[in-house]
Amino acid sequence: MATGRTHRPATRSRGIPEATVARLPLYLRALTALSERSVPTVSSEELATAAGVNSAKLRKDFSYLGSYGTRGVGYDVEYLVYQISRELGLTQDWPVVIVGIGNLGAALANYGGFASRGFRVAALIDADPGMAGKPVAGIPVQHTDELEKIITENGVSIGVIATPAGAAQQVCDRLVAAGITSILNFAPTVLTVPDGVDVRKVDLSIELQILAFHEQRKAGEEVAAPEEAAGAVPPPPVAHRAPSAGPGADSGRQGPDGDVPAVMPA
Amino acid sequence: MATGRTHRPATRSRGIPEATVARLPLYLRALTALSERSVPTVSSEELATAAGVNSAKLRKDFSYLGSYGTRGVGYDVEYLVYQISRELGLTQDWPVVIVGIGNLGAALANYGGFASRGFRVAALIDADPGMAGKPVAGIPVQHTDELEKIITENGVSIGVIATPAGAAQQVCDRLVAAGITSILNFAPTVLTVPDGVDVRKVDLSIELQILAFHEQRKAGEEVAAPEEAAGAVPPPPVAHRAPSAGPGADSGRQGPDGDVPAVMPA
DNA sequence: CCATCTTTGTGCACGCGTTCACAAAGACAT
DNA sequence: ATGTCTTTGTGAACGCGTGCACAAAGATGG
Repeated sequence: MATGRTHRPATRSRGIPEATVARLPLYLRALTALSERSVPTVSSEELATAAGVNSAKLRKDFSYLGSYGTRGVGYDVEYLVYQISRELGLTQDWPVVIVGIGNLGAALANYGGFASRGFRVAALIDADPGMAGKPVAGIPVQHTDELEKIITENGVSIGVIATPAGAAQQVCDRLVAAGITSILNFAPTVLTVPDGVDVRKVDLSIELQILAFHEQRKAGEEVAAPEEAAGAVPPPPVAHRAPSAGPGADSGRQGPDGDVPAVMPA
Repeated sequence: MATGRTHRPATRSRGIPEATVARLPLYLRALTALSERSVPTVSSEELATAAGVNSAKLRKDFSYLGSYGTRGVGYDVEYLVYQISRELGLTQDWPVVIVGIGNLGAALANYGGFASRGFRVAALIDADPGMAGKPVAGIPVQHTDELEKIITENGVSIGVIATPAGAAQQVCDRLVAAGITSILNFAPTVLTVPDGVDVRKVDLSIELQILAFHEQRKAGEEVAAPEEAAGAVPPPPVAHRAPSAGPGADSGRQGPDGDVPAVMPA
């Protein structure tokens, strides 16, 4: 439902594939490291290894940016750092606000990777009045009431949500209404946003579950897992069996609303 | 170089596509929420909306698990929760160790999403002797020297790395040597691991850079960005110009080793 | 028991992303 | 200047993932 702006493929921006965009930061990091070691040029092979990808993929990725690189030699490190930075929009300043200053929010505020690129933490926002004024990572926390004002006055377009799942959508709505068009969501919830707003999600729980899946598969290869063992909850899909399980039955001792966010904001 | 075990496609496990596996946790969360509201059944349409995906995709995903679901009715919530949990391997206990107890490590230790599924924090490990014994999230931090012992004694197979980038690979090697086969890496580095070990990466900086790219694109649509403005570093790719930039030249004021990790472990 | 209606399960086509493999480009030596 | 050697840039093939569209399955009502 609802594609990007004027019914464009949404993905695929200026011809640069989304998958490529996602790898550019990886190349940039590797290149920055080389730059600091004053390495003048790199071959696609070397750089690919450093970035952990295939050299053919790397060359194709770079081909979308243009023909930088010299055949028989490789790529000029400094030049490439500049080109990728420009393509990613890192040559300009990006003020960012972090909403939800709990353990995670504080960790993010202290994150060194912010300032290293063009990102600048413009403000820390929390719903707890008790947090107001208290400095975290050298920046005083401000109350949620100030949210709209902070965003408009600082021209912030990127917001980071590190609140509990329950508050995420509400915060998201306010951010969007205030003018935010890019959101990095750490709360374990599916955010609904209008067209034109980008949302990227980071979910620890999901990552762990994916790992568990593969882990189980590895273990199962030898044991051939007891397919239909004496499971505790193997009720066949008999239709309409309404009062099957009251809350707290065998569905395990799980949190009240799915997951607790990465941290409690209070 | 080097595919999965006995030269298997590595991805594609038991016929369940990797993309599907990545979505199962999403479905599980939505289903858990429904379960807590004692909703007996859901249609693919409803569940898809709750999970933020397409209904056709959801049905196809479930088809890989088997034919649960009743035509004309939908899916039995409890039954599906059980099936997905089992498929993901969440019906068993997964002890996890977190290495690097800085801001981020502490935030992860406090993360409620751990315990809610089958994940249990077996130990917190840090290289700082001063941290030893100090409780974080109710669990005493142990020194890195104990790493191998902790892992083998608790039968831990999943490790979380929240150390600085510089220490990540070293920690990774020790974890793998000790028997860990799944790693969730928060350090901004490319980890090299032997076959059979899964690594998933969470990188805040990369996510922000991707957002910045799209953000810039949105802004550029109206201004038609000054392609070749009076940039500061537009050196054409003249080959071999070795001493182009000494450390700290115009490569910007960036961290010593690319990115600082999400947190300092000391 | 039959008709109708809802919703699943999936065959099929399409598009993106990955990889191979090689021709073109340029550096470098003679 | 010419030949050789290295490395890029890319055309083409392939495979995975997505979404459409519909037949089959089963519930529900008469």
